[in-house]
Amino acid sequence: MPDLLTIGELSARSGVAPSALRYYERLGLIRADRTGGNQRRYARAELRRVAFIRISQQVGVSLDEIRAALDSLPEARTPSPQDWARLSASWRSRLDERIRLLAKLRDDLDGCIGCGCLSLQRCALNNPEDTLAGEGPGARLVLPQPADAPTPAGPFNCRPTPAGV
Amino acid sequence: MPDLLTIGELSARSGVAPSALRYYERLGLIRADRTGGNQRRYARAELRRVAFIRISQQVGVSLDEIRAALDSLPEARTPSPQDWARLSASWRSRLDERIRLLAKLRDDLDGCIGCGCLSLQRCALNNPEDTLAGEGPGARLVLPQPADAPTPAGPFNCRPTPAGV
DNA sequence: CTGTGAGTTGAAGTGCACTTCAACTTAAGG
DNA sequence: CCTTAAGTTGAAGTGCACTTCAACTCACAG
Repeated sequence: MPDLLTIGELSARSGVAPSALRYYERLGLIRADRTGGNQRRYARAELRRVAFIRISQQVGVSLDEIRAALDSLPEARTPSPQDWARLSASWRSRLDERIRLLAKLRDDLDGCIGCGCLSLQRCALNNPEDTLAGEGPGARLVLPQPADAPTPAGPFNCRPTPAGV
Repeated sequence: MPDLLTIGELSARSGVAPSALRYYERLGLIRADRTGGNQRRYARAELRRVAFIRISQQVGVSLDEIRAALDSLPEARTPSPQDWARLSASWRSRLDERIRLLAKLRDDLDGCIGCGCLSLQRCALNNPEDTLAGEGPGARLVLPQPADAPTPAGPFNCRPTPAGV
């Protein structure tokens, strides 16, 4: 009746490699029962957790934060629709922000492509609020902008640099 | 008269750490002249290259691809505004696609939050075209979906899983 | 009962984009 | 000339999200 899934089945149904599932388990993102012979058996509810993990990654959330979010689920009972809705909603503003910054970048790029300043200079870069914080899903590779960096004096400016450089 | 920049100056004006600038040079993204004492001296035009690199990263392009793009600049002359505009424009569709997928993800999330299916299942994940390809700027961490993966039979479906799981 | 495909483990490797380090040299002001 | 901040190098380290590997065990159809 519990209808447990093997790691291969969970992998097939979720599209996540078995090695990744084991990795998620090590990090405490999902859990599995074991057979007498020590093989993993997943409750169907884990499928939902895996789905949530992958969605969250698309939103740009790190596994560590996802773990924290999942930890906030009730332990006693199987999470309800509302529980999942709450978690999903918690990413909403991040997603909005990410979209907003990308849209701004696109507009800046468009503006710059047309103008004499050539693009890139003050338009998209000279704008401190414009740092796409917490962008990348994985390594925090995208312009981490340490925040303690004193916003470089005059990073770039539009003046076409007399020599036309 | 060429008014060359030291690595510290370029770093300050671009907001990019000296170590990163050296790294970019190793990868062939930027170049520097040397003083008699072997110190780097950057032409002002390099500022523009660095700006382009950072913008491109925000768009989600890898350094390797950025290098390829920069390689397409004319070697003979200092790149013109049009040259830069062409490069910038080449990221445009990527940016559009990224924004489109994130917006779709947001809508799916919203839809799911309201509906009984709980979120996440068929809505956002069960959609093969929806993989945010080439998302992350750094490591290709985000659902690389090997393309040879046969789109898992029925990865997730909305049926609330009778038990209410 | 046996063969085979699927599963187990810990340790090490991968890829990207950097950063850190030690040991040393250069550039520039006083 | 001397000091000192800033620069140089190659090698190694970091963080994330995994993957790969070898050596072994388990589950189950025939």
